[in-house]
Amino acid sequence: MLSERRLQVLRAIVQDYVGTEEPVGSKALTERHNLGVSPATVRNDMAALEDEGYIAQPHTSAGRIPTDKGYRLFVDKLAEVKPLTAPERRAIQNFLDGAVDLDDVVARTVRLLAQLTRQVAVVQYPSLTRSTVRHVELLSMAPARVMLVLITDTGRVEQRMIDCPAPFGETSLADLRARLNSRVAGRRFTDVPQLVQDLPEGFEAEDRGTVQTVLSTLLETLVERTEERLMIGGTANLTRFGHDFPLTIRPVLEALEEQVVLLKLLGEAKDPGMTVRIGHENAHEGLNSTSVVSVGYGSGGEAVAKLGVVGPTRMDYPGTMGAVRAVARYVGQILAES
Amino acid sequence: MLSERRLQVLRAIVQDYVGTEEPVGSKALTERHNLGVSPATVRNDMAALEDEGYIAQPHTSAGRIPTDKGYRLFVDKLAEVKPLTAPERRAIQNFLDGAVDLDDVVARTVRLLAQLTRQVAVVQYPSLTRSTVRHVELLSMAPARVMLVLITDTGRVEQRMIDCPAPFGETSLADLRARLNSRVAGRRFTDVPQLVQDLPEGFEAEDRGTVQTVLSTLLETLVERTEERLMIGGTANLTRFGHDFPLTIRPVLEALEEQVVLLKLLGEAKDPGMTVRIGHENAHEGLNSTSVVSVGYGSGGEAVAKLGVVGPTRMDYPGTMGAVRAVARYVGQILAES
DNA sequence: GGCTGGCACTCGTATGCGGTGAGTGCCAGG
DNA sequence: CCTGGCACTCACCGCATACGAGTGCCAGCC
Repeated sequence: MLSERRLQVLRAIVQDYVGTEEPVGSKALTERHNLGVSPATVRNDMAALEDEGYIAQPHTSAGRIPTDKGYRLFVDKLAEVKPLTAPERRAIQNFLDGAVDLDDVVARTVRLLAQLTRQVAVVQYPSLTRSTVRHVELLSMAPARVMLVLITDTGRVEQRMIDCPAPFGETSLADLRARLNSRVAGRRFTDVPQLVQDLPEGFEAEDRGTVQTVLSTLLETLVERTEERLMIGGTANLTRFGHDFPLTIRPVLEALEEQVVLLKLLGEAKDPGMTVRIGHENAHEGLNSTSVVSVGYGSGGEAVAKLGVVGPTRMDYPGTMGAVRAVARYVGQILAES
Repeated sequence: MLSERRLQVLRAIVQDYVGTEEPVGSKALTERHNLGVSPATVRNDMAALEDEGYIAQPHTSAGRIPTDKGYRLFVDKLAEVKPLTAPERRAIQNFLDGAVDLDDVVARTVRLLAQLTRQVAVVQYPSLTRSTVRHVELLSMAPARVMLVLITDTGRVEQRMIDCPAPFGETSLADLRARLNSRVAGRRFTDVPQLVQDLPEGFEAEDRGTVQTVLSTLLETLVERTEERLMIGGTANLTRFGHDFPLTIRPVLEALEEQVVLLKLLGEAKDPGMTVRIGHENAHEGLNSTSVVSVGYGSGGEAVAKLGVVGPTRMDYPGTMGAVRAVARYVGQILAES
């Protein structure tokens, strides 16, 4: 077990390194933080911290930098989430209040997060699986062609074109629309399959094929589109990484382009609260030198999607976590209102 | 006027420089292209080309690289758009055919373009202004709350929530829906304002306010959403720029984040065919060392939106132009089918 | 007049070499 | 257990040198 002072030394190292981006030495530490001991003592502490794997030296005669393990300890034990200032909170609220629809909410959230944290922001669209159906609309586009429009309680809209096996009259369509909505409106997506199972039985034989087609398309849409969309922004902030980094930035950009990777990344974070994944804790190789701070957000009590930021492991964890948490909270409010 | 051989020298310089990313000297030129003359002669030609501003030397004792003006001449006079190979065409078709809806079409197009050109791809969503209305749907969400859903001929869907001044019955809603659609379905967006102008007159006095509100929201949607969306991809390709300049990449990333900038960029290209903007021809400062190749695409004869790629001025113009043109053509086909 | 070979010149890059200093580990003493 | 002192390491900086690709120019040739 590390003594209290050694933990303080670790905290100081993390803070200084995050600030200066340069390895921090024992002398500088004692000067900038009043630890009440001499550099020599700090050196001993540092040697101990290095033995335990919390810090490392890039070169023999350089200062120390925190390792992933060091950041982990810092985040778990030493850091307190830094709440935003009042003006910041107001700015967030004002900015998000201006959104006109779901796309806009997500887009604004991304910009906001990227600006607040000066890092790459990732915002997942509210998931379909956990949403409820607000309305299903069927539109006749041609005699044997129907457009299915699905509207969720979070304001998301999905549409799908359907080729019917047989022509389908306007009255039948209206009938189907009415019956469908009376069954599924307000229900959770996961319940829909059960609810519509016996629907074709109420129709004429000639229409039954089409009804079946429409239903299966609806179910497909519910399931397939579970594959969730997301939006990212602030990639320009990657250039702040370090002066060395054309090599570091590339795999990160590549990873960010793969929505699948990002979705998995957000999905892995099971913690109901905020999750911080540091460096090699991220499964994806390209993100081994980055940390991901993510948190769920949602209109009600339950989280419907996640958002977060991706930045260098050497990031301002307290500030970032504060910003992420605050933004998630406000986005939840906005969604609840609409 | 430049002699034929000098033009050939310029062409050779562009080709070599694009290939090697290094300034090209007179000796190397004569070795790799059989110009039929000696290095000394080429040197004279190069001096002339430099006087005219087509090429420049980064340092006194280095080879030459093309200037923006040089690339311009190359693109206008010396390059032929390189058609794609048959397998490439098949791959495009197959990949795009798999798309399930408009979002998917755009997403796949971006990926495709980025992969084919190994550069940053930008695809604009089919514009609202030039589209026609396929259907307007009105859904009652609450007694005095209506959702407006607008579907375009390109499959794009826009929705908008409306708070009505007074409760609005289902029958009135159905009535409005029917009258609205009979007037605007199949018409161009630009014509809609005229077409609905006198619509409120046919309604009861108590409903007229609501009808008016719905109509003005519709018109707003038509106008405001003219502000068009777009999707970008392949930003990781920016890292191929050169090993030298992480400084160049930053402003480009920043510019790419600003949708407004990109939209203006695509919008400026008035040429009905393909447009190439080279280096400083781009108004935006951050893109002064990049070239933009863009072209319109559309389902019918008319272009409904644009797509293109952004890359270093030192790009493979014939190949890029070929890829952009081919992709635009196929996307147009896909849109026409759906 | 235009092309060619030769030649001197420029200048950016690579290489080698001390000097400097931040930072360390260790040790003896308080 | 902390502290001051001390020798040691090694990345970084500046500088001086060598190298060589590439140029411009000129005299000669077709």
